Amino acid sequence: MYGLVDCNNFFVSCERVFDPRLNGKKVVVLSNNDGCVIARSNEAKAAGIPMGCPAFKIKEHTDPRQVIQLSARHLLYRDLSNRVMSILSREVENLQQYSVDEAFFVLPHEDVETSHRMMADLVTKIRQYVGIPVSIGFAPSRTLAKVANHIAKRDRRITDGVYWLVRPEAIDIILRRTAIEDVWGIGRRLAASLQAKGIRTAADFVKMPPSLVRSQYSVTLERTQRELMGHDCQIANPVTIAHKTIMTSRTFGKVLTNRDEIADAIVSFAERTARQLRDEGSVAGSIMTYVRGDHFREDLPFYSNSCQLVLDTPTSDTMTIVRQALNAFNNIWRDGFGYRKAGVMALDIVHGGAIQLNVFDPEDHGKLRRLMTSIDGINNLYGKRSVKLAPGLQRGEWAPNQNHFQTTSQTLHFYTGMIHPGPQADDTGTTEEESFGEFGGD
DNA sequence: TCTGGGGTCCTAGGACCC
DNA sequence: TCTGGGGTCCTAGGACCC
Repeated sequence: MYGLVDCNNFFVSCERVFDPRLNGKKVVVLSNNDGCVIARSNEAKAAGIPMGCPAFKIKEHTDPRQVIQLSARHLLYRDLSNRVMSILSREVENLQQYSVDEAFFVLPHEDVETSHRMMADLVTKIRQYVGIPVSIGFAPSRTLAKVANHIAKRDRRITDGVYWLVRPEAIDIILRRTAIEDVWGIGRRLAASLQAKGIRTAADFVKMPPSLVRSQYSVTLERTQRELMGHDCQIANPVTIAHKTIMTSRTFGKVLTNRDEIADAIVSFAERTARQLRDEGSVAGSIMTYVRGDHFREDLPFYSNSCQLVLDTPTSDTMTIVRQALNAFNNIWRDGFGYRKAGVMALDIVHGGAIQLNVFDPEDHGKLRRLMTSIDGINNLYGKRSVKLAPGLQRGEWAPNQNHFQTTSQTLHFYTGMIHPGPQADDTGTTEEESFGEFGGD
């Protein structure tokens, strides 16, 4: 039996923890460039604002003057996420965090009635201690736990935030009421294709012959089908042991044409990627840099390219990774185009190493490792990028736009003991260390 | 005017081998 | 003249997730 805990409207709930005036209002949190909606309050959902809606299109759905739009503060969200997860990990077994706002676990108690009481208490506890509302769904498979969680959230007044989807008859009824496009693992394309075959609900889908599902679609979709039948297929294994790729990328606040400005961004992305590698105790075997123009500008010639370069020795050393990212950038840079986005990705990641020793120059490498450790230490103490390698601009031309910070500085100040909020603290153009979205979730 | 940032898995098809 | 069949590995791209 799987449990799935999911924070309700997570990013909006986080903002409300620090500014109760947001309660009862139409609130949305915007993506990194203040581009589109990545979280909505129930009021905003009810007003018809869809997930992923570009900010400038909000007016097509409701009066934008009534909608409070907030720039994302991912560092804050992650801190609250850690608190929720920490409470959970003390109360349940095998907690497996799946994303910033949700986690699977194994049912702690065989007896449903006892378990239900425990879980309802847990929901209350998290609400009291952290201020975040959560819902919990139970079912024999993860895909069904997703369905159960959705019901727990939707009918919160009846369910107390906890819903059990266990009895076969109950599962049957619920699947008949679940639209095919709402099933976890079935996105827009698959939903459209299945609907064209007359499959409208999860119950219709379950009736398809599995062999047909596999031959016409894929083993992935067949697993989703079996999960809906109540068989645990470990789909989308949520145990993220370690990353296979690590990427840092940003859409620039404006179209750039100057090579140096973009190189400045590449350096920042490479630094951040290297730092994340070291935090995970991993090294990368190759580095990829990509650049691209602006999809939405039909008046400009579009150019997009990427280059992946193998490192002599897998490493997490910032200087090596920056150099290689710039080499790759030099290979793909073309004059005369406008650039809107770039990124640096670490691939062929190997775990369990610190900075790998270079066999040809062991002494130098010891120094390098100490240098990296020192830089990380200073940055931990005094704030991100207090010390950095490149003479990059304090806040580059490429920095994304974030113009919707509305919470009072007092509430932020109160919080600075634990986190590092506010747009001024970070010249990489964002206020978060990592960026998690919640498209399609929530 | 304004459209995010990160990930994972699977498949088809090409290159290459005997 | 005759030009198979089976296997592996790699990559690009598609689809999905939050």
